[in-house]
Order: sequence, then C-alpha cells, then structure tokens
Amino acid sequence: MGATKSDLFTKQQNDVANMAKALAHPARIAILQYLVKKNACVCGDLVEELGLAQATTSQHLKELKTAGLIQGTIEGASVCYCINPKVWNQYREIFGAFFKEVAELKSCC
Amino acid sequence: MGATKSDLFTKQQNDVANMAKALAHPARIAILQYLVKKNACVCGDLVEELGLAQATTSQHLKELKTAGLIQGTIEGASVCYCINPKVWNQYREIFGAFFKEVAELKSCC
DNA sequence: TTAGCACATCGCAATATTACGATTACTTTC
DNA sequence: GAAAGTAATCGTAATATTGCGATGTGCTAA
Repeated sequence: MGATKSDLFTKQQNDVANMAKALAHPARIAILQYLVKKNACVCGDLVEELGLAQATTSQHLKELKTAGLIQGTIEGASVCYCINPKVWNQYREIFGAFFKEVAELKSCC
Repeated sequence: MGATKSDLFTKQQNDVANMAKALAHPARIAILQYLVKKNACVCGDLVEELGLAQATTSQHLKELKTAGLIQGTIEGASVCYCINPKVWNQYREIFGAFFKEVAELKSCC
C-alpha cells in the first residue's frame, strides 16, 4: 500500500496527474516564474533566488528537467537554465483542454 | 525537515502549487473528468467508476472538496457530487495565466 | 425496531516527497 | 599543480501521501 495505483487509470489521466505533480511545489513554481520573467538563460543565481539549500534547489531543478519543462546546459563552471518552450506550450494546451468551459448547472446540488 | 517551506514563497506561488497538488493524482483527474462529462449531479456510482476502495475514494473526494473543485450534497442515503463551476473557472484562469505564451529563445542553451 | 445501504472517518502500513549536510565531479583561477 | 567555485549526487531524517480494513453515522426499508 501507499503507492499510487497507476494501472487503474488511463495514460492520459496519469499524464495530467504527473504534469500537475511537477507543478505541485512552490519552489518549482518560483523557478518557472523566474525563468519566464527573465525569458533567457539564467546561470547560477537560482539558489540565492529561492532561499533553499543548494542540494534542495538542485533536486527541484532535476524534477523540472525530468518533466521536460526546463533545460540546462553547462556553461563553463556553472549551468544555465531556461524554459523549454515546446514542452511549456504542451502543458498550456493540455491544462487548457482539461479546464475547458463547464456549463453552469441549474437544478443541482 | 521534510515539510515544505511555504514561508519562503509568495502567497500566489503557494496557491498555484496547492492547486496543482489537488490535481496531482490520477484518481482525482478521473473523478473530475467523470463529473465534467456527466455535467450533472452524480450520486453514488463513483466507487465503481474508479476501482479503488470506498475509503480511498472518499478520501480523494474530500481533497477535491477541500480544494473547492467539487461540491457534494446529501441526497437521502447517498451523496451527490458535481463540479463547482465558479472554482473550476478560477482554476482555468489561474493556470491559463501561469502558462501564458513564452517567446522562443533564439540564442540560448 | 431492526437490517441494510451509503458514505465519512479512524488507524495503520507502505511509499513518496522534501530538505539538508556531506561528498563528489568538474572548471576556473592562482 | 593547488585552491576555490559551481552544481550534481548520496545518505538520511522528517514529513506527506496513498491505500485499505475496520468502525461510526445517518438514512431507508422492511
């Protein structure tokens, strides 16, 4: 027990849930917002930006990289990160499709 | 250690992360999709729909209720659930705003 | 009243996540 | 080369989540 029973659900449902999981931490939201705001490669100053320990920040960056939302390239001694626009837009589309308009229910609850 | 350090982040960042957390399980995605598809009050048949134990299903429903995404009203012996359109549309707007268009980066990574 | 159903809650076990110090790997600078 | 830097990874502790059986609560039906 304790582990999510992924096999009970469709691939699409697991995909959406995993995408949401990538966003389900304020540090990762903060990283993404920072990268979007800069709209450029950002090298090195993410640890100071967040206020978390270096190891923790690195872990969150790894999760965002695994999710595909960001990409990092080694630039000399440090690493530069930026949004992966392709995956970013996929997220936008998929969440947009999920949250399509819902009609008001009249005679209900 | 182990607890999320919410105080390091803005209210908005914590809000988005908490909204994502509400969606970060395939069972909850499945529940929401089912309710959206029916677009009506659904009484009682959610346990069979999911395939999880009754206690587990109830727990997921509770989380969605806490997030405000669904509402349940007691209808005799059973409980009827439906989407809360107001909160649903708030989610749509907030995720939509978060995933606003990102310009392609030319000379980058 | 009693039996049965629907659902919530409790208590627990298994697993996942979060956080950080310590270490490692690599690069730059001296 | 050695020293200092940047960032990834390891190991571990604290906390959170997931799942389910058991139990409790309230309604319905006989």
